[in-house]
Amino acid sequence: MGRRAGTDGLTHIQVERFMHYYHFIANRQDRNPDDTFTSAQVAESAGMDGSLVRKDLAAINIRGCSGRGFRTDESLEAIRYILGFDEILRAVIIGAGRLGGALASYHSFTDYGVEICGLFDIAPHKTGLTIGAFEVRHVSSLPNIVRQMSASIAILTVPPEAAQESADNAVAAGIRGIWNFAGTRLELPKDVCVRHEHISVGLAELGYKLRNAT
Amino acid sequence: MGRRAGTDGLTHIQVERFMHYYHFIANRQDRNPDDTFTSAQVAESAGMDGSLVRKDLAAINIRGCSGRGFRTDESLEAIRYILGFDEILRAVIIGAGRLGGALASYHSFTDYGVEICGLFDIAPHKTGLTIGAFEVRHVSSLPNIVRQMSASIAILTVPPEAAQESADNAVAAGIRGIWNFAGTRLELPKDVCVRHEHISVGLAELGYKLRNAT
DNA sequence: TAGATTGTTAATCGATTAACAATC
DNA sequence: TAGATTGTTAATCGATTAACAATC
Repeated sequence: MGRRAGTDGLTHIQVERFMHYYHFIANRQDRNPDDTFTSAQVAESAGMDGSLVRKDLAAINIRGCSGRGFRTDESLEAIRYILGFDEILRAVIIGAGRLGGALASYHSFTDYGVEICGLFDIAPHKTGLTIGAFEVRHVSSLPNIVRQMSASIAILTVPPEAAQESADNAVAAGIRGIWNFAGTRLELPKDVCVRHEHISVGLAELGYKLRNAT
Repeated sequence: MGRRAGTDGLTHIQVERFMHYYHFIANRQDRNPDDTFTSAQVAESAGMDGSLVRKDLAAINIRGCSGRGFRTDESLEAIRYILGFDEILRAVIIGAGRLGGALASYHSFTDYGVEICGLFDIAPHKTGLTIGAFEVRHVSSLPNIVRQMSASIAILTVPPEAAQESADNAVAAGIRGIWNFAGTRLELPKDVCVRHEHISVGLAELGYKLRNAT
């Protein structure tokens, strides 16, 4: 799967910004159906300069209209395209605890091109339980399901001490990307994409702001 | 509560880096008890340059030892101090769904100076249920509890359509910081600290990396 | 001492903003 | 036309890295 037309690949920070634009524009359209928006409106919502918004949009071949702004539908579509949301990836969740269950029930993942196709746990007493739309399966069936469904992502919601082993098993089964909520560092082959979702970082940041607020 | 000695306030990005250092150093100490580490070791774990680590540590008055490195315990303590982890903030969770329950059961928050002191929901049938160590309370009792406990943080795990109202109520009750998991933008007074934890951003980033991997 | 690593400055790199002619 | 906003370059700003003398 190659790069999309119009860029040489986005940086981590650009992807974040495009997500912000996407949410802002989509939200705005819901409340106030208008077929255009301006770079200043988007910029203001993020406390940044309009020229950066224009530059980002230009980078993905969205051209605005002088005096008017940008077309809402066209821009949303272009962002979906550049981020690849219409190219579905399948994911399995490993760890059917509260967080795993919460993620399994989070229906918006499909909006971003990811479809959950299985929820796994190592505890035999959880096997067969229904959580959200899923029946919990034992991890021993992970390799089969990953292969059958061509799943490429594993979402790790296991306890920290089980994270490395779970990740290793997932990779052995053919998983190519890991979204790790276990809060531990993982040692994995370099060709496996890993995203550490370290929830405590968000907490620490909010706490810092709050403790140092005037 | 003023700034801590040794800095004029850390940027958002520096806080993230200090969290990384903290986790790396603490982890390293667990596995391999050694009373020093070098800037190169920390840097390698994050794919950055050692001089940045040294500069960050110098900024919070941690001085290393030429030829040896930095003292583990001293560094951890200094990071805890600068991030304010020993100055406890109390938090309430609003929304006792799966995610709220998962966060209520996440015991490590205290490591970062935040203590959960209540779990609330608007649904009468949830009132009285026990989730983790908490009994779910009805949101109508939120103002009282916030005052009694001097809670300053609200963790929002309500559905998107309830987020603004929940936030307004929390702020009216005296909450000064909001950790928002609802995925919606909130309109709040400027003196309220808000952190939007937009889970889909992480997913989009992992998806992007994966789709564009060689 | 020889080797390793710091502390720190200068150089580099990259990202953001300012500015404004072009254009709808 | 007058007003608004884009597209884009140049200027600025800030963050990261390179380099190396100082030091344990």
